Amino acid sequence: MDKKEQKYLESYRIQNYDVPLTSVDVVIFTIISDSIYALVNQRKNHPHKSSWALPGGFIDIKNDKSIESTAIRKLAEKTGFKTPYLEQLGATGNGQRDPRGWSVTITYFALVNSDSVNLESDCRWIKVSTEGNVDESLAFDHNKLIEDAFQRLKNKAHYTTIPLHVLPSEFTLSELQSAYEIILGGKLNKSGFRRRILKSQIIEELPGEVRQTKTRTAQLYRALENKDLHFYMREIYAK
Amino acid sequence: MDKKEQKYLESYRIQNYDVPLTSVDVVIFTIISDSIYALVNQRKNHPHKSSWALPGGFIDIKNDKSIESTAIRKLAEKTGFKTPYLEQLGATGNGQRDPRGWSVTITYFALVNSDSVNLESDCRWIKVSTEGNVDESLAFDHNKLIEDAFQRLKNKAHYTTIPLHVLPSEFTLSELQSAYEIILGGKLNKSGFRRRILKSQIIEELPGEVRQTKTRTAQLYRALENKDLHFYMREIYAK
DNA sequence: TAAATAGTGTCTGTCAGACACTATGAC
DNA sequence: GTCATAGTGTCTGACAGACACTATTTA
Repeated sequence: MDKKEQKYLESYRIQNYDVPLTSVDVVIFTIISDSIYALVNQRKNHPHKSSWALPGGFIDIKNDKSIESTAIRKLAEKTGFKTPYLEQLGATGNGQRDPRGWSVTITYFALVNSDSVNLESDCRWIKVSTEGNVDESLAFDHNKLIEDAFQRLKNKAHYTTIPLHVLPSEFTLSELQSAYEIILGGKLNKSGFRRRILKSQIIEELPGEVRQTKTRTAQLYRALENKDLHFYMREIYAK
Repeated sequence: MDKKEQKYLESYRIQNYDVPLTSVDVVIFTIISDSIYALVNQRKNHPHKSSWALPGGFIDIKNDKSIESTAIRKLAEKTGFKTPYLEQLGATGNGQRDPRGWSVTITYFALVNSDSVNLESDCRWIKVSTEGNVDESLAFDHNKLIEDAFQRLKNKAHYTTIPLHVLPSEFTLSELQSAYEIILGGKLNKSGFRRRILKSQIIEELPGEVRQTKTRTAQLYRALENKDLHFYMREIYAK
């Protein structure tokens, strides 16, 4: 690095520029009794104080290593758990979305199993329709962020094993099929579904372990470790 | 809005906070004589002055309506053309990528037809390998950004009509097949390819218009207007 | 026994991949 | 005529979708 660049860097002060606000928001989805839910957090500070909003906030440039660290930190701070599945959705930015000024937010979406969550008192789950809408008006443009995140989830359910991430560690094939059906918003064919999932080699049978359902017993499975999302050559279609 | 919130907003000054740098970069791909190229721009300012980098820069919060406006403006400023295809790739942010400090960049990728571009003098095309690598070291983490953008392009070529966007407005099916093959990095089967493209109804024959090639004439087609990317149920595989 | 859910077998349609073929124009 | 490229016809295999069937457990 030459001397001029050194000098430039020493005299550089971001405070001398008009910059946008930059924040990170996380859309956390789960399934509770056959419906999709997203986690919202009641705001403690202005603006939109006491409104419900997605967990999120500003990047802590002293302590966060990367944007993903910010997302993971926000998740831990506001909900107390580490997420098993986290994916960046993208960035939204304009002069209108935040009353404090031009604002950019980088949105992540996460999938969790609802049983393994201890909800903090300032958080709750809100129901998400099969089109990605929620029944109340959230702070900022967070209704839109949830909708976009849900559309991504739904799209991916057509050709990946992403719905696995809302299940507990042990599950039956019927439970997995139900997770797909809830996300996709329609019924799937049973034998075709099983064929597809088993062929993908992304889950394994737990030998001898079965779950008692209302009628007969069902074989338990678990997700194979070291296997990430599985992508299929062909999409699956609901209904 | 209540009075307290009003007061908070009036006294809010982003300069009182430690915030990251936020910029927008654009990866512009084209095909020139059977290879993929990306556009790079020689930096006029510190840091990395005179190094080659992606076209991009800071958001102008006075004039840019949204992040996408910034991307479109950067494209126009530095390359003089409006892009026909522009898609957001995502955001990258950490404390290392920019010597001025913690920095976030939102990357877009664009596809253009090389014949319709008049290259500005401080820009050039650099060749991109079938794995997304370029033969030289660019400013910041721009080598990585190009690689990620190229992987996205390649993935999408498996199940969409995205390669259409590197062709001129009139083209033959052989030219379209060649664009797919260059992006995918392998040969495709001719009759299968034609069946798939024609069935998708995303292009139309230009009646009576043919192009003279080295040997015989070939039918010309054009992309249908009002049709966006077409997504297939099944992927196409190269080689 | 009936009811309900777990799990299987098999046929069909769609479509990519392979490959052989015909058509046309330059030389 | 040959060569090269444009363009077609047809078989095959993979796999989703439909649907009928069997198996197991509770009440």
